[in-house]
Amino acid sequence: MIIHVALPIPVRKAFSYAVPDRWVPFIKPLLRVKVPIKNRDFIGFIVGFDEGDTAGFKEIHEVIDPFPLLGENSLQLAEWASHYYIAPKGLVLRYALPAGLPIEQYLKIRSLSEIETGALDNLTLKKACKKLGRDVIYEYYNKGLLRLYDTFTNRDFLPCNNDGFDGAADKTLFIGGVKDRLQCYTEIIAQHIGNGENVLMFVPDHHSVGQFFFDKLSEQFSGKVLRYGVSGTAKKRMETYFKARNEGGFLIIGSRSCLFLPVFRNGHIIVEKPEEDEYRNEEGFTFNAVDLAIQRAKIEHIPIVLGSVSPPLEIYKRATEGEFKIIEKIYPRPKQYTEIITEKGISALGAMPEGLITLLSRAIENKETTAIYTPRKDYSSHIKCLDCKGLFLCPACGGGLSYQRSKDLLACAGCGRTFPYEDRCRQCGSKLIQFSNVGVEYLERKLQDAFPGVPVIPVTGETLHENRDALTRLRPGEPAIIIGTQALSKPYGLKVHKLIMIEWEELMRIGGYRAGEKMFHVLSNLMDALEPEELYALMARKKRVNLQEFFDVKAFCSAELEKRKNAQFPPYMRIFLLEIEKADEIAGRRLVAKIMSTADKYGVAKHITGPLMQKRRKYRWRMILRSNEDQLYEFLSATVGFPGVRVEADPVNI
DNA sequence: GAAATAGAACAT
DNA sequence: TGTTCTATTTCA
Repeated sequence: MIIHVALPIPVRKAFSYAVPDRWVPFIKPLLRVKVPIKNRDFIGFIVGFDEGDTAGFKEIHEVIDPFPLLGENSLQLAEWASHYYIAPKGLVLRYALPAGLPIEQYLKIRSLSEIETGALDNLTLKKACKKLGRDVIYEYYNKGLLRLYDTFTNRDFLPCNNDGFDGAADKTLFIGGVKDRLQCYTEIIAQHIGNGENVLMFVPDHHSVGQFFFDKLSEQFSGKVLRYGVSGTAKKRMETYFKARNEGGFLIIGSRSCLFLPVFRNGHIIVEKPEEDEYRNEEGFTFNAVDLAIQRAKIEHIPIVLGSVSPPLEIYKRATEGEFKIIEKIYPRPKQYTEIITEKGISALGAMPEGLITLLSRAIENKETTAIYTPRKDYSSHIKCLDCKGLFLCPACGGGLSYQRSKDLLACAGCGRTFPYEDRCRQCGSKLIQFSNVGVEYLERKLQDAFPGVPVIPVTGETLHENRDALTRLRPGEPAIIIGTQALSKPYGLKVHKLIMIEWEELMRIGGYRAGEKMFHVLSNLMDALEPEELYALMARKKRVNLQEFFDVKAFCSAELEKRKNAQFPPYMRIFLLEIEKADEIAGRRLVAKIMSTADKYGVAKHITGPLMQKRRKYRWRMILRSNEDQLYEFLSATVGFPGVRVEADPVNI
């Protein structure tokens, strides 16, 4: 017997192997197998098989599981993702079932025969396989001499059977503040848990949004709320895995890592804040978990609700076209807002803007809590030598370096590398260094100096977790300044009096084609989480934007969609980024030529804008492809197999 | 994704 | 002509 195996490598074709007779009875689509490739072992998924001459093929080494752990629904979802994101199936399947999931440590053997398998009773599958060999144990299993059960639910471990559970598959977009969303979710959850069904809820992160909903919903549904994938013990993770797979009546809260989690009697999917970037995955293959959650609901014939105070434009468009039912509640808007226009941006050389200091002095006098938003987390992201006018650039990739004061490091935004900070210019040795494009770290220090005795708490993606306690200790009547990036919108229910937006309009410059949408999400989510009574925006005169335009979801989205339509950008068209990288310029040009001729062959040359050439340490070409047509998928599928070529579906930073 | 291999660069 | 480092190919 020959099987075709999808491996978790960036190669699109399946690899074929011969199956030794003892493993033949187990062969089923999607079963995990351990196979040799280049003298190493890989875990792959069976995607096909046929009879025929096995000569010339290597043999598989082992069957991993007694039966496929992913059901028909997961296969459909993986196939959809593989096509939609131009990703090899093996990479998608590995994401669906990570090799590190310690399933066999929590499966135990129940012996059904005194003689052959009596000694194995109550051993874990892992230990039993170690003792007698996997082939022996699985042969007993196939002969019906033993059964497997998990140690959390004590139920038999059987193939997934989520098919045939049909609910009303309606899709809802719920637009409203966090209190209304919580109520909406609570009603849904109560209804399904009462019927013995599960509900799968996606949150963008575990620590903040995830923790908030876990706490709130645990109050309502004590003991019925499970979390999956949260950093904690492997045992907890496996407990959720088996309970979700085998039992009903639970709410399962998780991040994008539970997209493929098998869920018994899955009754509803909830996605909280679908606009969050954390739903995007970059490891292995690029995808957006919101797209996959919607697709999963479709495949499983179950309803889905997306809840947000500022929905993604893509979803809003589909909703207004009738794909989603829209429920709109009153969402937080500022009772009063003030624009403070400054003549130039904040730089480390100049003083803090007078408007900001006046505002904060007043707030402290009144013993108020004030939140300050700024788009950057580091001390400064633009470092320049005042003598030779040279920028601090990454020696590895040539990207701009950012200074992190807390770690005294220079970090490259392009490649992620870090370097110890030296207080002099690398080129000319001068010590006259200018820091501009300042962020949280800088403002935190300046404000601590300006207002001694007043707590200044930084809130960024990195510091949010460690500063949670400091935030909960805040009391009304004691002045405090909270300063942060968009992570400020994570700790829901942190009531502040004033919200001050500093350089929020800078997102216009750094946000690519989604700049306006990004600004809308940031502002709306800050309003939702912090519920300020007063809103202030400090803007440089040259970059001033009209705040008012961002307060009305409907008006904002309609205007923004009109712009996107005219420019032929998403959501009216899909965008792919094709990146070609070679160390050698000649080889690179040859590859670009090959790709262009392939584009001609598939008739997609007209969809390419560019190619744009970018010359750094390596030679890199980037081209942008825009279309929704099938021939583009075929072209990309063919091209992505070339060495040195990378495709990113739906890139956000262009 | 990474081992194997072909190719370039360098030293003898 | 041998050795080492790097880029490219191929994996069943």
